[in-house]
Amino acid sequence: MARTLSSDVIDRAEAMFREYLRSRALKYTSERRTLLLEVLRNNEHFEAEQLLISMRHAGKRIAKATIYRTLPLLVDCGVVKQVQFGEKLARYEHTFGQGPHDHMICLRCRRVIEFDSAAAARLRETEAARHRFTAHSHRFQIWGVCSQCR
Amino acid sequence: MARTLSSDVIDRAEAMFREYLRSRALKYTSERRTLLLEVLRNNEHFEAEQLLISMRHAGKRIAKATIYRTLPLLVDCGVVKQVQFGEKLARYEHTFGQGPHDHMICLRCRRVIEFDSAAAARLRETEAARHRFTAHSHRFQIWGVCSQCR
DNA sequence: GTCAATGCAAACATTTTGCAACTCT
DNA sequence: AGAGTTGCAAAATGTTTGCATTGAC
Repeated sequence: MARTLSSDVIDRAEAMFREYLRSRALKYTSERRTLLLEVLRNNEHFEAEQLLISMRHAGKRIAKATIYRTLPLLVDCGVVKQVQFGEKLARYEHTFGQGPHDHMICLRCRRVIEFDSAAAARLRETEAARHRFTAHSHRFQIWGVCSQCR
Repeated sequence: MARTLSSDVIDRAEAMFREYLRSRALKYTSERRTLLLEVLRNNEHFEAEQLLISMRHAGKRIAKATIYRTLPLLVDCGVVKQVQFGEKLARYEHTFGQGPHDHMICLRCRRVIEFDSAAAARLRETEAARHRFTAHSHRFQIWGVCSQCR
C-alpha cells in the first residue's frame, strides 16, 4: 500500500504540480504539498476519504473540502489519474508507478490487476482515426474472474 | 432520442425480462412494464432521473425508488447495460440498438460516439489470457475531440 | 392468501459551495 | 496589499432504505 518514496519521484511530481500552479497564478500551499506527498505514498488506487483518514493518522490536519478542491488540480497537471471501476465514488491513482496500464477487475474478490496498455493505446488510435476523432486518453476495463478465484 | 419501437424489440425484451423475473419468483408489475417500455424508447444513453421525467411527461406515475429498484433487474436480465462516462451518476443504455460497441466521448461537446467493439473484444481476450483471467465483459472508452469540434 | 412491490419520506454517501478568516507571492 | 486558499458547516446530488399499503400470482 504505502511504500518508500524515491525522492526522484517526489521531485518530478512536485515540479509538475508547481509548474502547473505557477502557470495559472495559483499557490503552492502547505496543504497542497502535504496532499501531494500523501497521494504519492499510495501505490494502489485511492479515494478522497482515504487520503483524509491517513493524513489524520499521520497528524496532518486538512479539511475534506481542500482534498476535494485539490484532487482536480492534481489530475489536471498529470500527477494523478482518475480511475473508476463502476462505483459511484471517485478513485484515483498517481502516475509515477509502472507505465501506462489498464485494469482488470475480478468480480469475485474485487482485486484489480493492471496490465500494459500499449496494445489498447494502438487500438484507440486505430478506432479514433476511423471516426476522425482525436484521442487524448482512454480507459479500458475488463471484468471477469481472476486466476486465484477459479 | 426517442424512436419508433419495433414490436419485435419489445417482444424480445419483454420475454427476457419476464423469464428473468419468473425464474426468481419476482413479479411483472405494471410499473415494471411501463419502465421497460420507456427504457426501450430511449435510443441514447439515459439515467434514472431522465426516465422519471419522461414518464411523468407521458402521464405515467412512478416513484423514483421504483426506478432505482428496477434498473438493476433490467441490467441483470441483460436488457440494459450500465455505461459510465466518468461522471458520478449512473448511465444506462438498452441492448437492442446496434451491436456490441464502445464509446468515444468528445471533451468539447460531450457528444458520445459509438464504435464497434469487435477489436476491443479480441484485445480483451488476448490480455485476459496473458493474465490467466476469465473475461466476462469490458468497457473501452476514448476521450478526445470529435471531428465537428476541431 | 401470500409474498413481493410500490410510494413516500427519511436516511445516506459523496461531493460541492458560501463565506469569513487566513496565507502565499 | 491582494488574490487565491482554507476550514467549517450547510447545501446539493444521486441513490438507498424502512415501513405501511397495494397488487401480482
